[in-house]
Amino acid sequence: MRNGAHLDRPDKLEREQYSISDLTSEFGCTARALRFYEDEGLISPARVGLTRVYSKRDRARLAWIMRAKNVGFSLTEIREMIDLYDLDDGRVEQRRVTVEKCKAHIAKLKAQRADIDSSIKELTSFVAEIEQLSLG
Amino acid sequence: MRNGAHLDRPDKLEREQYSISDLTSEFGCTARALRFYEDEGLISPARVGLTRVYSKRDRARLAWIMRAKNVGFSLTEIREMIDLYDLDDGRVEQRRVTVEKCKAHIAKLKAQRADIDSSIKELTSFVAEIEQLSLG
DNA sequence: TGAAGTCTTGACGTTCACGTAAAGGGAAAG
DNA sequence: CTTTCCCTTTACGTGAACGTCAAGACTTCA
Repeated sequence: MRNGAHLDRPDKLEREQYSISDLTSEFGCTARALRFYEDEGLISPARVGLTRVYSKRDRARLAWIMRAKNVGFSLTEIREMIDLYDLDDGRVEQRRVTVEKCKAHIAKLKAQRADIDSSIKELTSFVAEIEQLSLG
Repeated sequence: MRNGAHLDRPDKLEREQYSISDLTSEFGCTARALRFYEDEGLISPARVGLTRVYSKRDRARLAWIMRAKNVGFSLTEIREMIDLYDLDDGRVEQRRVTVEKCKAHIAKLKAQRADIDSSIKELTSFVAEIEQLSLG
């Protein structure tokens, strides 16, 4: 049984709908995690009856979430960032705040990247050192 | 009272010893955290009586730990990496394993950096988008 | 019809990385 | 001497991010 339980696939050419297990296998996470993200307000897939049906947008958003997670953001921070993305009321002051928060996030990311770079350097030279020993 | 409770500073030119609060203020962490790291086997400072005395090496190791933490490693992973550093028994097979683990870590770090780069791009273009709106 | 498989909602359990008292010891200043 | 400050250990508490049953619903294949 390759397909989800009771979830139709209208067109097979371009996926528009995904079951929860589609996404768990795609993103290497558990269904529990996805339901948890939903509880936390990170995603809100449609429902057919009780069953969750994820759209393309949901899937894209999930990819975003996973990247942010992998980069070290907490779910709370991620939700804040998503809220920023979803802000659309056009208030100028709101936008200013949004931009500031984003720039702060960017600064944090750049600092992290610097840390990663020095860690890579350190590990690399350590490896080189060991390999030197093995040759001596 | 600028100095730690009962901790002498033999030479003021080049610090050789640090109190726990020296390091907490330097690294922006709590004493609780440092004691916790000690419980977990990440650092083992000397003692004068009961009081912890951190050497230059301890401090350098702590800097390493903090960077690794900031880069997303768990304390367990960090201890493993430290154990690798401390491996000095010269067994060739051991060294091979060490190198492999290090390379795996490096690969993980590089993947993370790639994620960070795309996150930065995404956030940057998002900011640009908003700022465009503000001008329009 | 019934077993197998996927889905659901609770609700309690777990791991990590500390936080937060509680209770005390030893030096140093008033 | 008392107070102040920094240090100590022991031990229980906490928030984040799920894990792990439990119990039930629907569906499809045999």
